[in-house]
Amino acid sequence: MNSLASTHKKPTISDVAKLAKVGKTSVSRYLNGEFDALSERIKAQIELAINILDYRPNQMARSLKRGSSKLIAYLIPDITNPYSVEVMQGLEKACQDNGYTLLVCNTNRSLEKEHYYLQLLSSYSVEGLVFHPIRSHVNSLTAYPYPVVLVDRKIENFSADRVGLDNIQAATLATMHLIDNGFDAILFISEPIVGISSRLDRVNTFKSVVANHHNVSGDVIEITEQTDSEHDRALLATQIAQFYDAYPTKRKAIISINGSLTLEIALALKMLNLANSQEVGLLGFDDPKWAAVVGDGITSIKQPTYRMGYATFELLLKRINGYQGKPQDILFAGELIIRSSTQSLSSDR
Amino acid sequence: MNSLASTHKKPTISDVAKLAKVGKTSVSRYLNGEFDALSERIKAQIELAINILDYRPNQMARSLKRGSSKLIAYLIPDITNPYSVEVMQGLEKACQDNGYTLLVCNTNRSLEKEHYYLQLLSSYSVEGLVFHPIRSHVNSLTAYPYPVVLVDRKIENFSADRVGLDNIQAATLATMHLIDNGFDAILFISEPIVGISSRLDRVNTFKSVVANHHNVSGDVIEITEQTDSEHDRALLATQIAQFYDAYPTKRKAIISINGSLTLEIALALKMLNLANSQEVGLLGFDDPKWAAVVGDGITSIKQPTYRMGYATFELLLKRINGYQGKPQDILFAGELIIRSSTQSLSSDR
DNA sequence: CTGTTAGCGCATTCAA
DNA sequence: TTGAATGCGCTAACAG
Repeated sequence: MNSLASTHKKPTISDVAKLAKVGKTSVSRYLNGEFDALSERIKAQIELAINILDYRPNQMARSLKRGSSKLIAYLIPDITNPYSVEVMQGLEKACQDNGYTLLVCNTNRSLEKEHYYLQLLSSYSVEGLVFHPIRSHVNSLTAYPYPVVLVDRKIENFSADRVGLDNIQAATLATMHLIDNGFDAILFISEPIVGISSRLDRVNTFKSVVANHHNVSGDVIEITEQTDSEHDRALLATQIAQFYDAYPTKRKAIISINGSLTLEIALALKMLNLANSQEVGLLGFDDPKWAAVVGDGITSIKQPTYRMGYATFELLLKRINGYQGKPQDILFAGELIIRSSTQSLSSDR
Repeated sequence: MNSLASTHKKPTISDVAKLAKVGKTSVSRYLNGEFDALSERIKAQIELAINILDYRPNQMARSLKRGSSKLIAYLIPDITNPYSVEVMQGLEKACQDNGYTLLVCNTNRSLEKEHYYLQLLSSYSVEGLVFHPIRSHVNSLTAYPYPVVLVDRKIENFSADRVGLDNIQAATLATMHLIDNGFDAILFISEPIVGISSRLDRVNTFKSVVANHHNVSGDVIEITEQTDSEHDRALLATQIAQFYDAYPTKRKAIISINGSLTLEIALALKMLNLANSQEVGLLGFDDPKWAAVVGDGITSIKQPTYRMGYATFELLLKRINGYQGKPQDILFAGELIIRSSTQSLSSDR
């Protein structure tokens, strides 16, 4: 019941050459677009033969020969993170536009798996790697045999292009927005910070902005990587409650370091019956689609993730093609999307 | 500044053989785990040499030789869809557990791209394909040179294993839940149905369940694929408003065919100031994480997506290993997660 | 148990 | 312009 019988094995370049009555070399040249070295007659014959046989070159053989594979890999710590998925969309499109195919590898926050994939990828002759590392310390000391573009964060002792958010700008924007809206007790909640440059930048910026405003208190708590467990959820709620109780006379708000965490916080706030900007404001980095609909909308810092993904590929391609300029940081500005979660009913400034 | 110099080119199996003073074949055997055909002495030598050289076999060469690549592909219509991403997680894990690597290809709802990838994949010698087709009519007539497992929906004239939701069970569950909770005007909103078996099953089931309850009216509207445009959003809102006005005396609820659409509907409901189960109930297929936090929580039909992904791979692997049994449908039951969006204040049954 | 040999499908010398 | 020959790194006969 399969669409077609296709008992034939896949045609090879030799089959095409034979049918077209030309040498394999000519076919190879045709495939690689070296038309200036081919007569019209031969070209036409080859074209015909290819169509008849429905021939398509074997990428594996090509890769073996030339070392390149038209494959690039995207290594991400958490496939669940909307940020990663959004970046992936831009990446995927760019790949398609340039004849590349994307290998997606989820390290699932395990350094071991990160290592595993880093090794594995070279054996697939990937031409380049888009690397969203778990943290700055990568435990594979071997040099990568392919260009690497980092996403979101840096790696120690490894200099490579990086595409990411302008965290200083974005964190300033976020913090100032809260302060300007009359919040004077702000809790910044982050997942583990050590070794993750982007998080560090955000937290430090937050601290320094708050330090410039003597009337506002700024707390930072660093929680463990959130799992789906009720336990983590309860713990988070407890910590938020503590913060809430600590500033009875102030207007309180929370900044969340990323999209997944924002969701957890929203959940916790709901459990605590505090899910209302009059009780506790909420602002999150990342702007997943649901941010507009949770509660009456969560104010967020939107990253141009799609463009970032696309740009990442372009940078990588430049490297693949031999560009040797010194590594650059391409930082995108974050955009503040204001929603109800940081509104004051009365402008009580 | 790169971690290591690595001026050497990558070691090959010959290098290992030379260093270990054995034949290439023995090394190959070692690599493939045929230890019973190797003396302890040789085995140790090879092991040593491999470690010294930090050798890793070239997958491309292997693939070329044996035709298999340890690569499988996942072809999805919309990488934005949380369903697909969740399935992908299970898939990715299963791949990892079995030494496979996942190629992710986003057809972005374009039949042309679907065709493009279907062609491309064979040239990468993928060993199997997990295929979430755009719709039942696939415009590539060529037979696939690799096993295929379908996800979510069927394809006409093409018999293959399929993993999906038990749509009849799930749609019955959903509809009955609404009816039992006193809703007697139910609007089922779907994205295009033609050629998409899973949607058809859901809609038909809905219709027949409603038909068995004479006091409840069931409407179905089929909207176009939602883009991110304001226009689509406004149109959707209009249609919902019409439904709302049509049944002034009844208790109204909406069923949404999938997660993305549920979000759009929630947005529309909010625009219309109807985002409250007392005004209009809401129930959606799929249970993305945010479903718990939108409004006071959206009741949904949860699919065991992760397990589905994992199971899909297992099925595929069986086929890859030559299993010839006749194609089967593996249907998973949907689970109803009841939240506020379908609660009645008064039990007005 | 072990090694030699011969390709897998293609791109690249090199000659013609 | 064209094509024959060579080898990319590996595995699978086939001998020993």
